[in-house]
Amino acid sequence: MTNSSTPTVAAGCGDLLTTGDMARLSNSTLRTVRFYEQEGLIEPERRSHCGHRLFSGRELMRLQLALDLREAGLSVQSIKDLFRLKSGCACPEEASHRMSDALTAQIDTMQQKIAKLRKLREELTAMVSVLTECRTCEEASFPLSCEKCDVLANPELPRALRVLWHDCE
Amino acid sequence: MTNSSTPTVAAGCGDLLTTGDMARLSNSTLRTVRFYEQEGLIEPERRSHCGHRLFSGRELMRLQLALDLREAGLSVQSIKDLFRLKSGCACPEEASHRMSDALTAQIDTMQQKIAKLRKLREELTAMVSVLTECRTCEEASFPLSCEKCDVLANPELPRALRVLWHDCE
DNA sequence: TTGCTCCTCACGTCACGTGAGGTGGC
DNA sequence: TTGCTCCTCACGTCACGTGAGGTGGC
Repeated sequence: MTNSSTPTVAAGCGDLLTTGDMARLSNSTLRTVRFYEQEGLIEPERRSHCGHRLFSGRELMRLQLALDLREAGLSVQSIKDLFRLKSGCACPEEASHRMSDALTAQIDTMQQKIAKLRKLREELTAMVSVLTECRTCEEASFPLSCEKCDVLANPELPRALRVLWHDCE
Repeated sequence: MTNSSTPTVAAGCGDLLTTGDMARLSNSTLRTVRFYEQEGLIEPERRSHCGHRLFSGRELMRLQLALDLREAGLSVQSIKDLFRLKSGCACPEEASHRMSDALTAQIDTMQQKIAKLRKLREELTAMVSVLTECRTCEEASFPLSCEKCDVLANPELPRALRVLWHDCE
């Protein structure tokens, strides 16, 4: 009943997770788990008698959030800063304000990323739709003849099409 | 009337753009323009008499699309592949099919990226909203007391909050 | 004994960043 | 002469990837 997504709990280690478990459950790699530990983003609760790292479930959550933030574009350093922000504050007011500010800035950055991605996705989608017209093209002097083709004569063509289709060296 | 976003057309170079113009107009850097040229993504039309690269407007479009695709997560190699896809095809049918397939795959990947970003953005937004309740907290033993706080007792709390707020070493 | 998972170096890679030292036109 | 923009090496950086060689439990 054991498959690749089932943590192989080391004998006598309770509910602790090995580096391999952490990698599998976070969909990352052994190297990344070790790198994030080295950077101080996660920390094993202890080592097994033969030197294997053993992590708590809490560290898995930290790893998963760190990976999500990395994918969203944050550097390891700024993730470290976020992870340590609260403990660097003297009182709840300061902590909640600084954390809210940091998060709001990230939310804004992510919003801009989403907008850019959506725009590029729309551009590529528009290009695919124009390309369907090229499927029945019988122009013998392809690809050089595209320059003169009336399908591509529209001045409103998406930029991606102009670059990836119009131009031919 | 010349400002940093106005291309400084080199004397006697017609409408050609310098490396600096390319960097400014694409919001990138001199290094990136040179790197993309070295990788074959763009090519100067010629060099000026003193060795300066001179690019056409078409190369600026290529650079801008390449940068947008990089931001969307494509490697320089796969952007090269996209840029060369058409000229590697024998007929319009093959080219349009292969290009559509490649673009559709990228659109799909981008869609997944957008979904992940939206999800993380929602999580951070939810965390900010819970944090407003912490602004009036008067708990003297902060941050250790958070573990027992009823604001954080809700088992449905966003993961980011559990990691960035609950935990304190 | 074999296979599996883990370990520690340590060098490689990708996409640039960042000087160092030099050139050419206003 | 000074300031600006460009040039070519060439080493640095960030976030890992990828072996090399070794250990320990079924």
